[in-house]
This record gives sequence, structure tokens and C-alpha cells, in this order.
Amino acid sequence: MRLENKREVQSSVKDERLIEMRRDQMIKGAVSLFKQKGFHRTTTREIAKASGFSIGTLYEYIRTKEDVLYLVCDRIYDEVRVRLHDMEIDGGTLQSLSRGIAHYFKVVDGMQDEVLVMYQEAKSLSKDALPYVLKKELEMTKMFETLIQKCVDEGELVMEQDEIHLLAQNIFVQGQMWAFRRWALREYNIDQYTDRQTELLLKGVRGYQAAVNKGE
Amino acid sequence: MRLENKREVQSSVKDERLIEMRRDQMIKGAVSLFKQKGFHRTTTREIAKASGFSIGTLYEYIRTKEDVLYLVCDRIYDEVRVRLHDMEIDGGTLQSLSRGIAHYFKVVDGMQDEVLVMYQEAKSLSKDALPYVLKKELEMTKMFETLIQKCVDEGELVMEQDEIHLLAQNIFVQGQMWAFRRWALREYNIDQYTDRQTELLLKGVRGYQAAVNKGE
Amino acid sequence: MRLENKREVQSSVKDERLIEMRRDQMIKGAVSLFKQKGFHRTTTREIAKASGFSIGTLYEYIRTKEDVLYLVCDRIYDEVRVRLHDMEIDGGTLQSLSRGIAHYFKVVDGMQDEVLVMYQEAKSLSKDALPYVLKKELEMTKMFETLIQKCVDEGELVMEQDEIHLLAQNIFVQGQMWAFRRWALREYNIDQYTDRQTELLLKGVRGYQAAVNKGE
Amino acid sequence: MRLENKREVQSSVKDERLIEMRRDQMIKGAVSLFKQKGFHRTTTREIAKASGFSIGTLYEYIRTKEDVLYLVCDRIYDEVRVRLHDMEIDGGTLQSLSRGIAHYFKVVDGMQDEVLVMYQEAKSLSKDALPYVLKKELEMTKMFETLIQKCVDEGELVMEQDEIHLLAQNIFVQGQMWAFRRWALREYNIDQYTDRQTELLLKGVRGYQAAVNKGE
DNA sequence: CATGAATGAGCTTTCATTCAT
DNA sequence: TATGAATGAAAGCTCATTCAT
Repeated sequence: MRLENKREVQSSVKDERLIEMRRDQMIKGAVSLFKQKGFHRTTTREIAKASGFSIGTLYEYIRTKEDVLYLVCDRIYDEVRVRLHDMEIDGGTLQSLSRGIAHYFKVVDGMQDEVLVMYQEAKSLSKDALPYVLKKELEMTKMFETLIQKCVDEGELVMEQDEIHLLAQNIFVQGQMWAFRRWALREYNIDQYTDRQTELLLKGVRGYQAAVNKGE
Repeated sequence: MRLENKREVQSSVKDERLIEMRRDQMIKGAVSLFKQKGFHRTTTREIAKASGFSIGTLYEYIRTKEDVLYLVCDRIYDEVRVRLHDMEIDGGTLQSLSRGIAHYFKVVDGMQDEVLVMYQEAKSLSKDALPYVLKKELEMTKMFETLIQKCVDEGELVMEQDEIHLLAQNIFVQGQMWAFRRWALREYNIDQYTDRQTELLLKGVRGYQAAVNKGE
Repeated sequence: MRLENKREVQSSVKDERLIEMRRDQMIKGAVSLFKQKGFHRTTTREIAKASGFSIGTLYEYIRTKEDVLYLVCDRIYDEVRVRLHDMEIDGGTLQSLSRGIAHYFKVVDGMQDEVLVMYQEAKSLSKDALPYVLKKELEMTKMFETLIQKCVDEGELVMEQDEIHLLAQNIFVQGQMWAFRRWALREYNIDQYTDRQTELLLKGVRGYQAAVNKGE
Repeated sequence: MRLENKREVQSSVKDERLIEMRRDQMIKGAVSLFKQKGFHRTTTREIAKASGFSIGTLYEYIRTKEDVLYLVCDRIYDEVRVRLHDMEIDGGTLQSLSRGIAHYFKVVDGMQDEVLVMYQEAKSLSKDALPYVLKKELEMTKMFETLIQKCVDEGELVMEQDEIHLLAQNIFVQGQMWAFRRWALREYNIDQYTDRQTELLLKGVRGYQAAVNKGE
């Protein structure tokens, strides 16, 4: 399956600038609603109202309710990626990897609502739209893989290809986890969470080496 | 908030054995449907049909559609816990912790559908029912905390209280991850996944210590 | 294209007797509404109300609004055919042909509303349902063809195959005409209309032969 | 009810020539759409597009969607009448009557789409506009009546007043029939259809006289 | 206890029409 | 004059829930 980068959402309005503007309103309104009640319990009328225009106008900019969800997911990923952009610049040191993780976690922290929504509702996308979103997710984990790979290339780390892949996934999920398991993480603030997780990710369990040595 | 262990779901049928039986059918049917189409896209009629009885009968054993979801989530957690039961017996060695993780991952692997459903749909539970489910989740992470704590008590590991908590959460999430990110983990089978993750969890990134030493 | 005699309209109700009954109500209500405002200007809610049940119940017996139209058309043809049934019995005399025509016209007269509705709305049927209705129309013109053919076989008339076909069509259309051009036929009652038309159909224009002879 | 010949359709544009031009475009576009999908299933946007201007402009030249239908019907009748114009010149022979019929059938054949549209959609005109269209239809049947009357006056035919009226109606309907029952008339081309119908109209059924004579 | 027909609130979506530019 | 974005009433249809049998 060959995927273009975007799945165009049809609009009967022609003015591109207007589309951009209205969809901004729409996405903002929708995220807030989806966070409160989820995609399915939110009505299109509510979305229109929260966006600041009428139901008729809403449908000038989308074709189906699902389009709103797609736009929301699409936008969130783009936003996350934009914010992560400078991450890739850095070189292949462990420090830069730590900084990358910290940066990513910070971005998630700043977009908790959005991440949560996307995380919980993306599965409601149709078979048609899902691949476009998954593709973006893939690109994000790829960023972490690249970051790690550089460390390996620089001799800072020793990892197999599949370990790299898995570590990248873990980092990605632990970022999301900050959004979707807040209820279980109340005792941390984002900095503490970042420190602790980074340490666990990189060093593993403290004392483990000692224990292993002892056991030998 | 003081929570009893169960939130009773009203039934107008008196015969407890019958209730048990009917709800078994119901849960089995519902899980399969929720997996395919999600809670919101599944109709009560479909649930009744998949359960092998009429819509009228369905409503003899529940009061609202959401009850079905609650029953499903409730049951899945119970099932997981039952299967994990023997995990707690073991003592405080690193080996027993590894075994615990492996066991848990295996259970998730054997209940992928159920875990996935619960994972994706639990959020649709009303404010009323959610705590009961979260409580069960808490109990499960507690099991891992206990397991780790034992290792600490035995001097096998050196960890602070909050690190233990976080590690337990990570283990729990990585188990679920096996169910909800299968699309990104196709290259592993459950054993490989278990090995790799356990290693990362416990040892951290290979070469890290060396790098740190070198840096000093 | 091979057509079964009926295109089944799905119903979620199982009791066949009930379906029959409810659809009777539905058709009666719908005919009256379609006559007043046409198919497109009639809402499903109005149909439900005119049928004596709720919108929900209406949709227990059909799947789409168009189904109502199909049921109406289907029923009307059946009804017309039932009423025409004895027409076919008669033998091949001119008198029996006249009687057949008169009988058909009478039937149309007694079902003016229905014929009008079907006549004007049948074209709104989807490409899917139309053939089933056209097939019934064909059967009706066939009846006239048979009637005429008998006369030819008996030597009462001398007609080519395609003339027979056309005459049958004319009879059929002139019957419908009584329903759909009443506004232009106010000066006649059904008996006068029948007499005049039969005469024109069979004898042609009075004086024509004379004129032709004269012209020779 | 006293009817002026035209029912003015309001336009906020003053330039008469422009109105004429735009409405030409509009009617042409609308006929094509109405033929495909009928009046009700055609949207004003589609009409505007097919007419080559915007929805806003469309509404500069009409007041309601129904106006389009009225304009279409109105135009078609005018067109038919214009094309039939020379028919009336001819004198009172049977031959001229035949020629008139043939001419009318030919006109219908050349305007099949338009005739069909008008035929099927005219009923959707409001109680307000309908009379204006029916009046035009009346004028057309009057033309045939005149043609026949001349034959009677010339002694070529012997017919009562109401027979003349009915024959005119029949001719008119059989012309339309060529448009709206093409599916049942596939075996004829327009010339064959004309010949056969003219013969049936004028001579009646072949062999009938003989049969009657024999029966006497 | 089991059934399934009945209900109607509420959903998504369309589209004729308006009006500021 | 021409445009097309905005509007919202109203349409078709669904489905959780009830209740008479």
C-alpha cells in the first residue's frame, strides 16, 4: 500500500486560507469535547457550536463526522512533530538521547489533552483513514530509532537492530503513558517522571548488575 | 472514596446460577463484538444475538448497555488475576521477578482480544463504574510492586519506593503494549518480546555503564 | 437479467402475519399521502403517522423510505391484477375484448388514486427496484395481447403481431389516462369514456372508410 | 380563473437581455439534470453549476427552486408549439390530419428528453404554477381539435364534438407515449410507430367492420 | 423467565436560500 | 451584477429501552 502523506478531507469551500482557519477552530473545539466525552458521545452539533459556527457551516468544511476525528489526529501528530523538530539535529551522545527523551516528554506534557484524545480515539478511525495516522506514528518512533542509532554508531551504545526498535517503542509509549495514566502517576511531576524513566530506560534496575555479579 | 470490591449490576432474574450462566454467554459474545467494532458501534441487539438470546432476555440480566461493558471489563480483570495468581507465591529473587514478568506477558498474549477490548473501551465506562475497574488495575500493578519489593527486601535490588512504583507501572504497560501495539511489533513473537523487554527493564541499555565509565 | 417475481423488502419483525398487517396500514397511509404531495414531499414521519404507528415501528417493517414506494407500487399492481383476473377467462370474440377493456377501465376508475400515484411516482424507484415494477406492467399489457390474439385466432380480427402489441399498449395507456388526465376529461363519466374509447379503438374514426372510398 | 399567458418569474436583475440569456443556460442545464435524476433529486447548486454560474447568480434570476421547474416546463411547451406552428396552416383533409400527427410525433421524437422531463415533473409544480402549464397543454390539444374539426367541416369525417375532443387527447397522449414508454416500444422506430398509430387511430382495428358485418 | 414488537429521542447529514463582499 | 460562505430547518434513519404476551 502506497500512502501519500495526507488524506485530503473534502471541503466545499474553496478559499484555502478560510479552510485553514475554520479547521483550526474546529479542531480546537473538537479536542476539548472529545477529551470530555469521547468521539462517539460528542455530536456534530456540539462540535459546530464549540467551533463557533453553525452545523451547516461545519459541513462546508468536512464531509462526515469521522473527518473531524481524522483532522484532529492528523493535526496533533503534525503539531507534535513540529515541536520535536530540533530534536533530530543533535549528535550521537548519550546526553543528546536523554535530552531527546526529555524533550519529547515535555511536548507530551504540554499537549496532554491532545495526546490523550488521539490515543483513545484514533482506533475509531475507519479502515480508510487509520493507515495515515499509523504512518505518522511510525515516523515518530523512527525519530527515536535514529537518535539511538547515532549513539550506536558513535560507539556509545551497543545494541542490535531489534533492540533499538523496541527501545524506541518503549520511549514512545512511556511518553504517551504520561498522558494516559496520569491517574496512576500523580505522585510525580513531569521532571521527576522524566528523570526516573530516563534512568530506568538507560541504566535498568539499580543493583541489578551487582546482583548478577554476586550470583556468578 | 470507599469502594466495595464489586459494583452490583442489577438483574430482574433471581436465580443466581442462571445469572452466572447468561452473563457468561453475554460477556463472551460482547468481547468478540467489541473487538471487531468497539463498544459504541455495537448494538444491544447484536450483543443479544451473539449471546444466544433475545434482546428482551438480555435486559433481564442488565439494566443498561453500559452494564455489559462493565461486566466485560470486570470479568477480564478477574480472569487475568486468576491466571496470575501463582505469580505471587514465589520469593524475592531476580529470577522470580523475571518469571513473574514472563508469566504476565504470557497471560496477556493468551488474552489479547480481551486485553485490547478492555484497554480501548474502559474509558467509555461512566464516572460511576470507572473506579471499580481502575481499582482492579491498581491491584495488578500492586502485585508487581510486591514482587519487586521482595527483591529489594532480599537485597537483590536497590530501589526507592517511587522507583518501584514506576517500574511496576512500566511492566504493566509493556504487557498491555503487547496487545495494543501488535501492528508495530510484528517482528517479535511473544518469547522474543519477553526476553528483550525483560533485559531492557532490568539491565537497561547495553553499553551504558561502559559509556558512563568512559566519560568519567 | 433474471427476475424473481418479488423483490423482498427486509423487515426486522418476524411474524409474517404482523408484517402483512402493518404493511397494509402503511400502504394505505402512504398512497393517500403520495397522492396529495408526491413521494418526495412526503416524510417518513408522515407515513408513520398516517399508518398509525411510530417512526420507529415504521422502520421495523422497511429499511428505507424507497421501500415504502416499492411496496405501494407492488401492491397496486397486484391489486389491479387480482381485479382483472376473470378477464382472461373469456374467449376470442370482439365482445369479450370490449368487455375486457371495459372491465379494465372500471378497475382503474375504482383505483384512481392508486393508479395515479403509481403512475407518477414509479419513476422514483431506484434502478434496483424499477425492473420488478416494469415486469408487472408488462404482464398486464400481455393480458391484453392475449385477449386480442384470441380474436385474431378466431378470425374475428386481422392483425399483425406488432399491431397487437401496440393496440395492447394503447388500451393500457388509455386506462391510465383515465386516472392521470381526469382534469381534461371532466365532461365524461367512466361509462361514456369507456364507450367512446372502445369505439375509437376498434372502429377508428367514423367516416374514415367512406372518405377513403370517396378518395379512390 | 383568468390566466395571463405568462406567470412572471421574479428576477432582481433588470437587463432583460441578460435575463433571457441566463435563463437559457439555466433551462438547458436543468433539463439535462432533471432527465437524469428528476427535479427533487437535483440540487440548486447542481443547476447553477450545470448552467455555468454560481449559486448566488442563479438566485439573481429566480426566486425559488420551483421557478426553475416552471421555466423549464414553460420553455418546453413554447418550443413544442413553435415547432408545431406550421401544422395549423394545412387544410381539412385526412391527409393533412395524418401529416399533422406525423409532424407532432416527429417533434416529440426530437425532444424526447424535454417531453419526458416535463411529463414526469410538471406535477411537482405548485398549485400556483400548474394552471399556466396545463393551459399550454390545453392549447396543444386544441390544435388537434381544430385539425380534426376542419376535416369534419369538410365532410371528410363524421364526428361528434366530444369524440373530437377525445381523439385529440388520444393523439396528444400517444405522442407523449413515444417519450415515456420507449422501454416498451423498442421494436419500433419513430416512422413505424407513426404509421401504426395513425392507422389504428383512423381506421381502428382491421377486420373489425367485417366482423361486425358478419355478425349482423 | 423469555420473547420481540413498539417506541421516540436523538443522531448525522443535506440543501434551499440569504447576504456581505 | 456576480460570488460563494453561512445558515438552520428539516430530512432519513438508528437503537437503547420497555412491556404486554
